[in-house]
Amino acid sequence: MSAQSIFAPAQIGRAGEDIAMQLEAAILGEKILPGERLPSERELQTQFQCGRGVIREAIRALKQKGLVETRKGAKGGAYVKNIEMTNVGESLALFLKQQRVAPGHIVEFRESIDRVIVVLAIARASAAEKQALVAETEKLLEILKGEPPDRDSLARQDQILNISLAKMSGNPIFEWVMTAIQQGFSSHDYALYDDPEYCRKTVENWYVTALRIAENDPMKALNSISAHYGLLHRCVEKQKAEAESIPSDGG
Amino acid sequence: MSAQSIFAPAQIGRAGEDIAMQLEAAILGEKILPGERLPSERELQTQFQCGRGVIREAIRALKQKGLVETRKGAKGGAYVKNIEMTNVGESLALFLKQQRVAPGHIVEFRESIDRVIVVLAIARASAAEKQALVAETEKLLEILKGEPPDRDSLARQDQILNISLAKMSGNPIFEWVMTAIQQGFSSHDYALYDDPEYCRKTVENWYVTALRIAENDPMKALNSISAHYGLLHRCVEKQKAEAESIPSDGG
DNA sequence: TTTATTATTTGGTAGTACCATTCACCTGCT
DNA sequence: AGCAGGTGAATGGTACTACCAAATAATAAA
Repeated sequence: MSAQSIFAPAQIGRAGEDIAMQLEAAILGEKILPGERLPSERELQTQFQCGRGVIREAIRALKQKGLVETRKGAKGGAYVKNIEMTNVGESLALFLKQQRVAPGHIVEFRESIDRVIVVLAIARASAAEKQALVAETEKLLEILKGEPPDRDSLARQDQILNISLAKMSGNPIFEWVMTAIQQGFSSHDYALYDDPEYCRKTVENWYVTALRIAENDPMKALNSISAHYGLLHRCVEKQKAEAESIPSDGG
Repeated sequence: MSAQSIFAPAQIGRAGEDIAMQLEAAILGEKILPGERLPSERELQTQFQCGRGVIREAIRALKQKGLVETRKGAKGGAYVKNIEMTNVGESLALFLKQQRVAPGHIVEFRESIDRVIVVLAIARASAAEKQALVAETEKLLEILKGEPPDRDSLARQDQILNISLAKMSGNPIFEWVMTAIQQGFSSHDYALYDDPEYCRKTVENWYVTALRIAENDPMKALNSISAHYGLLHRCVEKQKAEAESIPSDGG
C-alpha cells in the first residue's frame, strides 16, 4: 500500500527518464523492498498520468540495470531483486571490449589486487577456509590429470579459486572486483589455457600458493603470486606476438 | 548502406531482447562505428517486422548500457558512442549502494588500490603530468583557504585528484575502479569533509603526496598514502560511533 | 478431494495518431 | 550575391487502443 501515492505525475520533456529515476529512487530508498513488486504497468500508467509505453521503457531501463525482473501472467509484474555481480561484470566486459583494454593491463591489475588479497586472506581467513582453498587447488590438479585436460573445467575451477581467495580477504569489494574482471576477461582466460605448458605451471603454482597461504607465510605466498602472473604475462605476450604474425581471419 | 540487411526479423517470444542483442552485436562487431547512426526507429520497425514500441525498448536498453545516445529532430536518431567510464561506474555504484558496504571496507580497498597506483604513476607518468598533479593539489590548498572552505569544491577537487592520479598509472582499469568507487561513495566522502580537522590534514597530505610523486620517491609517497588513509579510517570510525550514539532521524 | 475448465490479471506486441524538435531547403528582401 | 525568415520533412517522444500469450486464481465437474 505504500507505493500508491509516492510517485508524482512529472510530465516534462523526457518523461520516461523521469519515471525511471523515480522508480529507481523508490527502490534504492527501500520504498519497495527486494522480492516485492512494482505496481502493474497499467496502474503506473494512471499514477504517472502517461502512456503505457513510457512506463514500459522506464521498466526496461530498470531491468537493464538489474534492479528488477519481470514476469508475465497474474501476479506477474516487475519484481525488485538484489543486484547481482553479473550485471556489473557484464557492464565492465562491454567497456573492456569496446575500449580494447590490453590484456597486459588486466593481468597487471589482477596481480596487484591478488597481492593484497593474499595478505588479507592470510591475516583474516580461518584455518578451515585455508584448508578448503588447498582442497580446491587439489581439484584443479585432478582436472589436469585428464587426457587431455578439460579446458572448460580448468578455466571454471580457476575462476572459483580466484573468487574463493577474494572472499577470504574478508572485504567484499575485492570479491566483486575480481568477479567483474573475470567476467570481462573470460575470453582471454580461456585462450591462455590452450597453452599446455602454461596450463601445467599455473595449476602447480596455484597449489603452491594455497599451501603457502595455509602455512601463513605471506612473503612466500606473494612470491607464488608473482610467479603466477609472470607466467600469465609471458603467455599474453606470446599470444599477442602470434596474433600479430597471423593477421588473417579478421573482419 | 551496410545496415540494411544485417538484421533478421526474429520474432520469438521476447522480441525486444532479441532485437537489442542484434543491435548490440552490430555495434560491438563494428558494423556500425562510433559516431554513426542506427537506422531510424521507423526503418528498424520495417526491417525487424515489428512494432515501434519494441524498437524503442531495445534502443532504450542500449542507451542504458551507454552504447548509444539519442537525438531528436531531423538527422536525429540513435548515435553509437564510446562507452564512458561513468556508465560502467554507475553499474558498480548501484551494486555497492544496494549491498550496504561498510565504509571501512571501502577505505581499505581504496588504500590498497592507491598504493599500487602511486607506484605505477611514479614509474610511468611524465614529469609534466606529475607537475600537473602538484598544481591540482595547490588548487585544493586554495579552496581550503576560503572561510569557510567550500565543502562541495573540496570534495570535487579531491575526486579530480584521485582520478588524475589513477590516470597516471597508465592502466585504464585503475581509473575505472577509482571512478566507480567514487561514484558509489560520494556521499561518504562529502560527510568526511564536514570535519574541519580531517579536512585540513587531508589537504595537506595530498600536497605532500603529490610532491613525493613529483620527486619520484615511491617509499615516501606510500607513507603519505598510508597517512591519508589512516586519517580517513579514524574519521570513519569516529563518524560511525557518532551515528550509533544518535540513532535518530532514521526511516 | 482431485481434476478440468474458465476467468482474470499482467506483461508483450502491433499499429495509429499526434506533438516537439531539429535540420535542410526555399523564398523573398536587401 | 547574400542574408533573414519561413516552410516542410525527418525523427524521437508520447498517448491510446486493441489484441495476444502466459500465469495464476476461481469455479465447475468428476
